[in-house]
Amino acid sequence: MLSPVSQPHQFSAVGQRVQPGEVLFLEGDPSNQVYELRSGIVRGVSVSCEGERQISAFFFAGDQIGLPVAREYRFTAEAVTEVGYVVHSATRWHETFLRSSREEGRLLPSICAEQDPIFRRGIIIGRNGVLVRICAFLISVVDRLPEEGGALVFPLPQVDIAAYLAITPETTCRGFRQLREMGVISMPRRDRLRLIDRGWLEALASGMQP
Amino acid sequence: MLSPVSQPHQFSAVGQRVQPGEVLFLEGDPSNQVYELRSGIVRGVSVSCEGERQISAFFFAGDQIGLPVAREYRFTAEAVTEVGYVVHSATRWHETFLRSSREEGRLLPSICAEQDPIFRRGIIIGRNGVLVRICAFLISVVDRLPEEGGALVFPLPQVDIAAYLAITPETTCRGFRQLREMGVISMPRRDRLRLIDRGWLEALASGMQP
DNA sequence: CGGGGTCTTGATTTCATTCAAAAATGGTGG
DNA sequence: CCACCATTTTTGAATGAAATCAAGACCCCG
Repeated sequence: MLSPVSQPHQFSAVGQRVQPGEVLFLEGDPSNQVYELRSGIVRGVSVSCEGERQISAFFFAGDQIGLPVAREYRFTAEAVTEVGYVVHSATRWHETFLRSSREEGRLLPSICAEQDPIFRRGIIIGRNGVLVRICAFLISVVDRLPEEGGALVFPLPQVDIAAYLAITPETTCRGFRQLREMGVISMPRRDRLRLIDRGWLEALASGMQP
Repeated sequence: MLSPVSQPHQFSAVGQRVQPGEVLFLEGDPSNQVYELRSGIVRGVSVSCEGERQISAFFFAGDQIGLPVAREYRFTAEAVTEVGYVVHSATRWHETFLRSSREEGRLLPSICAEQDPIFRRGIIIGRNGVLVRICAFLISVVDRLPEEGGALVFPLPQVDIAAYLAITPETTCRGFRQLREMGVISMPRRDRLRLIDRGWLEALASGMQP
């Protein structure tokens, strides 16, 4: 809260840093800046009318979020880990977008990139079965996690995973335990993940019975 | 089946018509046509690996679907009712998009329009409670349904509503019955819907206990 | 007047939530 | 290095809500 990043005035394309839990932008704010993530993980949070907190998507290094597809941001972006990013003014981003879009003859994949994880979540949580959801979620994120010492860096708290999968933290925990006991994954540390049998994980994500 | 001249007046683009259940485009096909709906209702269907069928969104007259945000369509579009539509080539649509996008200084709302119902579904089915989901779903569609004889035309089969809300058809049926018995809605016919107490419906969608 | 599809209903089972509490983890300052 | 704290994760037992299973009713259509 004392960090200098809360200053309202920022320069275009200047690197910024935020600590875990801090907000990049708020749902409903005018979308006049695009955030390009350099490092860390960001969660897209939507609060339903009754105040229930849902996570629409996780975003990783390389992703651009806050694209001006609507007048306002459609979700709140919060740092899960420490996050490095650069901001672009929406108008400047828009010019660049138009130029490359004209050359390619189709819309930039960047739009797709922000919408895709949201779309995918809808499919994942539409499937019944906790284990199926967790496995599908893992499959969708493991390729974006950096490796360190033979294991993936997996700094997502289970409460966030639960909010993403529309289940409770307790159920999330039990699901991970089951995967560990089956020998599909292992977690050398709280924030480390190792895929022991990726094929099995994918099979479980496809609905195979344990 | 019908005479080909039954609808003589079309726009410059070629008008088309499909019967209930027919496919406009398939998930995975190259997205080189944009479909602009003139009448009827279309469902966006995603089939998970095991063959489970999910409906990502319903689309209505005026919606444009199949936008070239990605190289391929991300869902299958099927007619729920009889549907009238016009097709635009993706390249031509793209030119028009670029022109108006440059004038407006931001991306066209049309992109938002296709993504929004998908985004909204993710929020709806992320909330627990069947009645909450059904009410939130009804609130999100009633404004797009035409009226006829004092009631809304509501031709969505319950099996489709169930596939959209990620619940079973039986549960869907029970939910509607409960709303009828509470006096929130009435259904004079199978495909007609009347909102008796919209405020109550919205309250239920917001999590109020029945 | 069938007949196939959609809808409806009840009984049972399954699974995730809830509630409650303990254990592990990470950070802090002495 | 250790004690202490707050936070996160873990575990168990009881509860509850929706899925499942199995019929039956209804409705449009030919």
